[in-house]
Amino acid sequence: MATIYEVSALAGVSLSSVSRVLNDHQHVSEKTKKKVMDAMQELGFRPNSVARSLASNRSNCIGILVSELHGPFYGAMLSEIETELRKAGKHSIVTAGHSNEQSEKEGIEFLIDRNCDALIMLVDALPNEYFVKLKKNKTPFTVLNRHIPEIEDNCFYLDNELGGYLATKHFIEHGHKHIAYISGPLSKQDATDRFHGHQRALKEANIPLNDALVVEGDYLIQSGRDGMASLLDTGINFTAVACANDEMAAGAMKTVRDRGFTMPDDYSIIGFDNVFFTEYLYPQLSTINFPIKDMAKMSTQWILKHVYKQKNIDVENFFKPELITRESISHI
Amino acid sequence: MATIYEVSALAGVSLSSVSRVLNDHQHVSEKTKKKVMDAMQELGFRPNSVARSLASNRSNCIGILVSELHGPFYGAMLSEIETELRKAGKHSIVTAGHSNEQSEKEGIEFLIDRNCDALIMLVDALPNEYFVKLKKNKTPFTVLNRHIPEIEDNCFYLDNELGGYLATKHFIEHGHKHIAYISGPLSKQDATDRFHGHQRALKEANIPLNDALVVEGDYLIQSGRDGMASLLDTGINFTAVACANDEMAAGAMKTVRDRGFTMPDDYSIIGFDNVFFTEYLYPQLSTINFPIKDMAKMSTQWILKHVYKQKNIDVENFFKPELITRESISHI
DNA sequence: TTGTATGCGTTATCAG
DNA sequence: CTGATAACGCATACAA
Repeated sequence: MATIYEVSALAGVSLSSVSRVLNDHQHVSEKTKKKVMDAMQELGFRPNSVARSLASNRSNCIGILVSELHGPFYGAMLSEIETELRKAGKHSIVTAGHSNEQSEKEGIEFLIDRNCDALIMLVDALPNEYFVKLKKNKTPFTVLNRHIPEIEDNCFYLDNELGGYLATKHFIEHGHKHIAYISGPLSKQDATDRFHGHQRALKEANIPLNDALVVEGDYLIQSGRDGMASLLDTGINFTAVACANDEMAAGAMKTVRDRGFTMPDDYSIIGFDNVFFTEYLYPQLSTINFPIKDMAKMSTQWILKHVYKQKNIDVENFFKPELITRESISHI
Repeated sequence: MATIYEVSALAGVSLSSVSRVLNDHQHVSEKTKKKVMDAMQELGFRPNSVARSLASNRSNCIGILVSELHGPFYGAMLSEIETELRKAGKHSIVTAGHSNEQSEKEGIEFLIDRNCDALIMLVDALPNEYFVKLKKNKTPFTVLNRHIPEIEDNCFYLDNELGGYLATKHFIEHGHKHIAYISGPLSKQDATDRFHGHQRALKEANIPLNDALVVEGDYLIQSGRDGMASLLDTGINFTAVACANDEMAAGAMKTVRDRGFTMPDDYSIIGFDNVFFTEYLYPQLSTINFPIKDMAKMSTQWILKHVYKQKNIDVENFFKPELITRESISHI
């Protein structure tokens, strides 16, 4: 591995000059620039990024923390961020938080220790205050899918309440009056927001909320299956079920079919997130679009703007969900 | 940010002593150890991983290169690797190759430049020779889903041919004689291997291969839809279609249904990979299990063993696919 | 067991 | 525009 020493020797210039062309500073004569470039070429010189990082305190790496590395939702997000970052010549170092406070904390500290220039996080367990404090540190960051009032500008979030509202309102517009709800884990803000939206739509239509028709899931498919099963077992009449995410909707569809019912005739179903597999389902799942890609992209733009001082970047923190109508909902 | 200088000052010992406890070397008296620990505690000392990396030439980071960060297959792999690595106190820095030679190469070089202790790669475009050469470098690596004879020990691969064989053999055992095939991109080794397996099963049953009943896809869902459509449009009679992966199978199922046919009565379908959403489909998709998690885990074990010298680790390079029977195949 | 001195490969600060 | 020289924070032979 050639170093800048050898380059400088071969080029017959000083270390500093080599360093200058490496970081294409202005104020370097074309002549020495060429000499240096040639020498680098000849030696197959590759700058040592670790040494660079130590000396300059910049790594050109962005740390990314997500709950899990698998799953359609996180996958789309990761992919989008990596693509955007790479376009800008930056790189991603990613780690998983597993929705566990300790683990999330370790992940964040690791990324910071790693000298990341900035962080992009999607975090479940850590409380808001953690981030408020974190902002006092020197590493800039953004937070996805979470609204933390004190540091609003760093947050990129969806109007989950509106999403929940749109979903059941759609049912109501199709004549449904008896609407069940399979919620996400109510310890999470997005789950409660979505549920509140559901309630608002109901209220607006003067339909009382029937507690027996709401079950709490955990966003995973099995809880959708179980939730639907217990809903059916109540014996209470209902014609539609709104699910707080697509995974649980897929699970619910499964038990509907297992019980010998058809969709959307016997039961109408709607999901939330609009992950890729909603189109693979049968019937294709109507759902609420979560523009995670746009949000992921925007959060990297924020970093390009604030950390790397790129110009002409407008950032938007607040996103709106949209109804996606497909085949899983019937008129009544 | 406190440094070991300040720690050593406060503890009243030398730099080296601090360094020693940091790397828990033997030969450090309990007394000085305690002094140092206390000092670290008091100063909230956090070792600078970049400086460490520069001085020791070790980063405790493993570079991971996959084709895409999204998608069920890569997601499962990434997740497994990250989990295993983290258990061992190592960290992942991941990047995407986008199945493009230039991009893959850049990714690999980036990871190496980043001083990764080792690499785990799933690469499509780069030729075998690249890896043979790469082995001459100092950064150890493993390659997933690829058999490169010259460097077999670094490879973790599936018997794709057997998988393809099992799939159509299963059809044949169910009485199917007219079997279509939607292959992956035949420029990729795994796709041709799977296709060869298909041919072997046919041959073994004395069923001639009908070229008109094989179409080439690209492993994405749309090509499954299109492939099935063109298969149907041939007007040739067939009762089963083997797909080279689950995505394409999902696509094929879509057009079967769009054309008003039912599964598995009119058409039987089998996939390949056994990604998570195969169970969400209707009918649930029979498929070939690709033990990607086991393989991902094994490849990190290899690294733990060879790079970090952990003991008692047995590695296995060669994996067998298995038939997963669900609901998408009928008797005839 | 502990301390000293030097190196790791760059960047950055100043002079010139 | 160019060149010394001092950081950057830690690891590590070597000596004590």
